[in-house]
Amino acid sequence: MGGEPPASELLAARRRKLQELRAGGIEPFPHQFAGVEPIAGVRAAHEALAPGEESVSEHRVAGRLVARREQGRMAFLDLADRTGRIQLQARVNELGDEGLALLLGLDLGDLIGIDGTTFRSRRGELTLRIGQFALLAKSLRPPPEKRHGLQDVETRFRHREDDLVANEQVRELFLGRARVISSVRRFLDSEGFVEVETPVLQSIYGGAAARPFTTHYNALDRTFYLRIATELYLKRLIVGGLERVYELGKDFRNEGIDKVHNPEFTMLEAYQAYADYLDMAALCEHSVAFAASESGYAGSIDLSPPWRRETLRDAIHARTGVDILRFRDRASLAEEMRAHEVPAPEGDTWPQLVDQLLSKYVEPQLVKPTFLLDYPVEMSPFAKQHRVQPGLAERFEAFIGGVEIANAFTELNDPDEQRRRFEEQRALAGLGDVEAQPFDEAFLQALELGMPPTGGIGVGIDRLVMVLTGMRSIREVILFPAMRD
RNA sequence: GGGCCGUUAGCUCAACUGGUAGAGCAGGGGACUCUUAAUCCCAAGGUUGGAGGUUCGAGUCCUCCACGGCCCA
Repeated sequence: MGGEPPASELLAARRRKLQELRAGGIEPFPHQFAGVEPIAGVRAAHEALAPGEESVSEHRVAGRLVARREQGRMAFLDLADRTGRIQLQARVNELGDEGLALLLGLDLGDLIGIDGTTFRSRRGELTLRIGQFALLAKSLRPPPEKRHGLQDVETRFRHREDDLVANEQVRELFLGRARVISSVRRFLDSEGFVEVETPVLQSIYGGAAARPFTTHYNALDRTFYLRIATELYLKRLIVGGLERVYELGKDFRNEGIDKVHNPEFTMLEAYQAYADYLDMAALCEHSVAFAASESGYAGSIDLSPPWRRETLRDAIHARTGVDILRFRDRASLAEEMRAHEVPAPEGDTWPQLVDQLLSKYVEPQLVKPTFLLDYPVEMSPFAKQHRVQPGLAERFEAFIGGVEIANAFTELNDPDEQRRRFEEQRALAGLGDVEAQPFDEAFLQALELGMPPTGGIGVGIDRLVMVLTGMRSIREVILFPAMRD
């Protein structure tokens, strides 16, 4: 046990103070401090107080000591909690020589509790005059620089606690993320959806085109997978009669890290019986608009419904001149792409070429919220065929700010057709497609029991938070993003 | 995977073509009872990411490695 030896005089000074406090009979890590009021509440209660005016109202606050301006036998300090900052005034009049010395001997970063009386300083700053104070926890490491905060990106992500302490806007961002998630839940709950939980550890994975993480289940001596989607289990619950379900949780995809990908990420999937993909589009735009208003969205992109709707075919044709529906095989599409000076990699399959057209020439331009409708059925193994357009599936993806945030379809509920799709996937896997869908017999049996017509949607919550907070990297909106060790 | 950039005090950053590593903030000592980037005085703080190499001499040049960022595939 025992900590590492102090590595610097800064750490040594804090350790020394810790010992001095204990020697003086002060417990540096007490158990509790009851009756604390949020700083924002204290501020709100005294908005009307005029500069120089004293109040008689007493408040108990607690938080981290973040600044100190000593002025002889009086000092101003700043205290920060989750809701904000407030200035404290320490005077020998209230605290006595000993109390003042003890208070000023505390370090920036120490957690303290304060009982005090509010007044507004002559310069207009709401201030709590300290009547009594208590050390609530000693800080043994120095905080970052007060003006610039913590800037180093690597440290910010690896030690997010430092980031949260030092950078108020980061704290705000993650409080905003929490509001987004709770408002999405509230929206779905109010629409009659039931929140459910399905397995993360699975003996076969499925529901998305992605490679899984594998793990070993010792008791069964078998390879298991971390889920890449919740799709198949949630549809089994629709078969089971739950009618409207959603799950909001982590998916895991064994892929690289970039501005819009983290190997574990937060996904919302929702399924609604008797609905189709257009119903899910309405659900999508209304839930996002609700989350935006509930989370204090202040961005420049207008998110209010209805969002723009465009077919995938038209979107690609308008931007590249390539009509994907006129060239339904790999060779002819590649030739047509090259005729329009669009690169068509040799190894790519037909769906991969379409995806190339979409992600490179269309997606970045979809800044205003847009639904791209009606994807080729080859790209959508769980979506139902389009009711009028042969070869297409009733599927959309939603884009905001050039980023894909949602994917939805009218769910395929014909078990025999689903079996054929799985067989196609098995053939693709045989050709070396590492993202092809594993054959899921249990899921097929569920469909055979009978699934109502159903609309389903997946929303990438991290990306939605990016859009709502204006962050350009997914790592900025994930508390502890994946890092190399 | 490729290219470029970065890694210097606890934090934020300096250091011209190679010549014994500096500042601000924080920390230590002192002064100051309305400051808020408080102010003033004093002293201190470094294995320059790691390992090699070139050189009389490397934070600086070369090689490799690690981690991060940006761009590309």
